[in-house]
Amino acid sequence: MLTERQSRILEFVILDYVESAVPAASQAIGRKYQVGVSSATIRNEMAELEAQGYLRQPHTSAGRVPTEQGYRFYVGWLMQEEELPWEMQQTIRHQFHQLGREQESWVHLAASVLAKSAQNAAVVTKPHSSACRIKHLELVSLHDHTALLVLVLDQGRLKQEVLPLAEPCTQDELSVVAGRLNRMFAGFTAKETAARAELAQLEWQVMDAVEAIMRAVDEGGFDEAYLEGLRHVLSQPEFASSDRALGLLELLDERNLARTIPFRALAGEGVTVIIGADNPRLAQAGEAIRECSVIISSYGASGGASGALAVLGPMRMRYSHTISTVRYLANLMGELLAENYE
Amino acid sequence: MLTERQSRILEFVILDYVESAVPAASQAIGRKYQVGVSSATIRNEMAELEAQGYLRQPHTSAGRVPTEQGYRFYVGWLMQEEELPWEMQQTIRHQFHQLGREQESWVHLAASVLAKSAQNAAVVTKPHSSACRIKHLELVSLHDHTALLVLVLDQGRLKQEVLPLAEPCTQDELSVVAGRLNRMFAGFTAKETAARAELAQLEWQVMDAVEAIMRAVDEGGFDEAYLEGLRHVLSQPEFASSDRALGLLELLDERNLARTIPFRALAGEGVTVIIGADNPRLAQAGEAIRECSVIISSYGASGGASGALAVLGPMRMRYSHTISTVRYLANLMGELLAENYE
DNA sequence: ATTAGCACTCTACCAGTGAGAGTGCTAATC
DNA sequence: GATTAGCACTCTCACTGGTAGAGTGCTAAT
Repeated sequence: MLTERQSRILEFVILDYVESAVPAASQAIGRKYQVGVSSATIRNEMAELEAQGYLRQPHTSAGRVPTEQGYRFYVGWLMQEEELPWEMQQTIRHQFHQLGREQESWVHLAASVLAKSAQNAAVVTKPHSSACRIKHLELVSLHDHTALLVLVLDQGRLKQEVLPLAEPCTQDELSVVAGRLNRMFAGFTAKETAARAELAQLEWQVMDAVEAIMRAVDEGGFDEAYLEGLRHVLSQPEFASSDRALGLLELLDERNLARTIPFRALAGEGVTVIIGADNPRLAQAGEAIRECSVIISSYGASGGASGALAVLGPMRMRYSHTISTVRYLANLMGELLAENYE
Repeated sequence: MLTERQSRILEFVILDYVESAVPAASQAIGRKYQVGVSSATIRNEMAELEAQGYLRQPHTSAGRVPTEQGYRFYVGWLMQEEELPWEMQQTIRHQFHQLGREQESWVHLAASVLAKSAQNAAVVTKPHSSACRIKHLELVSLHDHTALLVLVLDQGRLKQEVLPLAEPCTQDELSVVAGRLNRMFAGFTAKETAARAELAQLEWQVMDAVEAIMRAVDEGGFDEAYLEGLRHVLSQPEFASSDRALGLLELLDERNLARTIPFRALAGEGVTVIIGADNPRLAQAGEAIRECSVIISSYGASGGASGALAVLGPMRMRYSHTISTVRYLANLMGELLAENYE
């Protein structure tokens, strides 16, 4: 129900407020942007936008601030996504290629780049496939009665566990066992390892451990999320008062991360924007999330391994820039995953 | 130069201030603790303690607050270390034993326990040995032209890297190469891998990667630190103003952790207490660290792998409790390391 | 429909004030 | 000589007006 001019003014208010963190005044908008009408007219339109719920006034004689609804309209209809500048793209890509090929370091780099570019908190999860498969397993003798089980899963994930052995074993014996199990179980999912015809006791024990690890990977997955750039969010004026800041910290403390950022709710492709109380986890979460937005995207093959990238910041954020950064990084991570781990 | 009574009063002031975060008044001390003299006498003693630099007044008509020197005297001479209560010890030990045997999860658990018990920020590094040795290596075929190198080091550390191959290789071929290299290089340090008589091109390439990884491990080490419990510190009244809080966040943002907490400066055994500007990194660090103390201890064998545990909080902290918790956890982690990875 | 002009409202900031907390000092007491 | 009661003094904190400035809403003119 917004006229062309109202839409433009709404956009200007948002641009101005995002930049300055100060309620946008009619005069200021008139001066700063080419609206083509006087401040009085802008005032009238603002009053109308307020009546319709897109703007609100912090107090009677203050400028206007966008509401959640206002931001949503902006993101959905007004904003045009800018592409990340070419040089920036190259810089980022270069950083990734310079890095080792450990997934862990990718995840850290992604979080770091994202936090810096978006000037907000970034959360990145490790890649995670719904039903992981055994690529290879290895047994390394530690002493007589203990062995280290090393499990290579598809998508290059690596898990280890120390196994106490009922009987002493040499490295050679362990290698034989590992070889046998590799031939029998390579490519199997956790479920499929249940078919254990004619296994020796030791082999059975190893496969028990393998199955437990794989199940943990299948279920856990998103819990291993990496957070960076908290300080950017906390330096925003929205969190100047320390109780707000504490609320946010509570939300993002390691334990609650996965609960705050709804990784699992991701609907397939593309970037999802969650503005304020939209957040499906709101019921459980504290108040702090109400004033925040989350930009989130999965990365990686939908069939194979996939992870998630997210940016969390105050509702007053540079949506256009942030969304394009998230999109670019998600694509890049997907590419890297595909290149390196098929 | 302190009389018996002055020492006692200093201790009472510290106990009171640590608990209440409010400057300790002479009357309050007299009421709360059994000093045996009137508030006027306490006042006189306090004035003397202030003259000697153990206490200071925030302003003329306020109670007294301990100075750095005061805390140091307390920690060095007055405080008696309490042992962690038996049930607490058992609870912690139980949590560790219930856990898988991944080092990573130990480190996380240790940080979590430490942060909770000390009600401050906890930092724990992964175990790290000065010159790591190859325990075992494995090559897993990913596609024709790429292989995953899995490297098991002593102390159960695990590293991986993707290798692009010049020529296509099957899993069987890779296994042969891995077997040969294992026989040749098991137990070697990074330096010792330099002796590569008669290696095929592929083998040479693998060992290049191995050497690079090991050197990175040898040098890096302490950089992989895990932080938890920031919210406890930031909820202390010392950091109620948001610029202070930001200063602290800056210090502890992933990148600066190792610079803020002087892991490397650890002098062998035991728990080290760094109070305020004592911190050797102070020159580089911001102001925030000036008002903080760090309790730090290494864990693990001094010859073999060792890591570090630290608690960071405002100078006003429960030293006795914190020190005993750090000491207990350091011992426990050492035991676990020894038990599982000899 | 737009806009100039103006009265009105609300905040942010400042100075001033009084209560309360806690000290330092002095003189009396043990 | 050490201790203590008593009191004047100082400083903070919370509250109160009072003012300047920003920004609006409304009305009347264009």
